[in-house]
Amino acid sequence: MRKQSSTNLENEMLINGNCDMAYTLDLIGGRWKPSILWRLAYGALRYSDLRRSLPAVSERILILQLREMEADGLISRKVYPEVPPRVEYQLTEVGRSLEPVINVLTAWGSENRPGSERKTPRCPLLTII
Amino acid sequence: MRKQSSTNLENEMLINGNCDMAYTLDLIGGRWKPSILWRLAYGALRYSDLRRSLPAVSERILILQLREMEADGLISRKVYPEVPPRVEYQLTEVGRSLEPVINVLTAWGSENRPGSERKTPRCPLLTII
DNA sequence: CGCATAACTTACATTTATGTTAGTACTTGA
DNA sequence: TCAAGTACTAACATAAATGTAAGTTATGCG
Repeated sequence: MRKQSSTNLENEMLINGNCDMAYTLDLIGGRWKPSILWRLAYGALRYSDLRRSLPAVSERILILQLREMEADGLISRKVYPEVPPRVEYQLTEVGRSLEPVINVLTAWGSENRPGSERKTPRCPLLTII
Repeated sequence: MRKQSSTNLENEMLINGNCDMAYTLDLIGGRWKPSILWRLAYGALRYSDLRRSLPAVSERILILQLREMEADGLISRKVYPEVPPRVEYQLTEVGRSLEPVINVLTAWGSENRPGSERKTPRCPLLTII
């Protein structure tokens, strides 16, 4: 289940419904969403590849994050009626329009994150695949 | 208390310790942090003014968010040894360097948030003070 | 004295996010 | 027949974020 009514929910709706910055943060702020965005930036990936590239995330959580991003219009899910099943995820036009957002967040992190290499800012976990 | 050890914490450290984008999101991603950043962008504010400008946040949560931002180096806390006490919060140099980040997040939200006015993107809750 | 203000803190309670484990349906290949 | 691959779902469990209500310390004011 999800939530129905609470101060917590009311505050979230108040903020996300009025603040552009908070709204954007809400869409990309999940634990694994940056990693997913970085991976899909290079093109479509099927579920099994995405999962293999993220050994630390459990299947349930990965699916949850993908579903949320799909509901928010950032990615699309394409099912191929084959056997074995094939499902490909890719960025939508809206998802691709996040590129400058990702770049600025990454640039700031590169300048300020303790231990950042400061060069070729990226999401190094990517090297896993 | 805080957390000591868990898969959750390990994943958080793994990601924030390696992904510049995730690190940045972690610093500004709290529920009330965008609102606080918007307010302090106009200059220093004392605690009571900050609180009055955010009627929906409880004192405990406001303090928590301020403490985290202070620990992360985004804001500074200046105590004036007066009676009644006076404590002023303001952006640090690092906090001010978030301006382009805020602008890009706001611009994207302005373009994509349902119901966004699309003009003069900002955090309208500001009008409360 | 009693109340008000400032900037909190404490103890407690709830909601939400994240994680674990096992199981599903279908088919191909050994 | 038995394991393996695919893309999940369900039931359960824990961790973290957020919220509520009251209390604290110190002083000035009427």
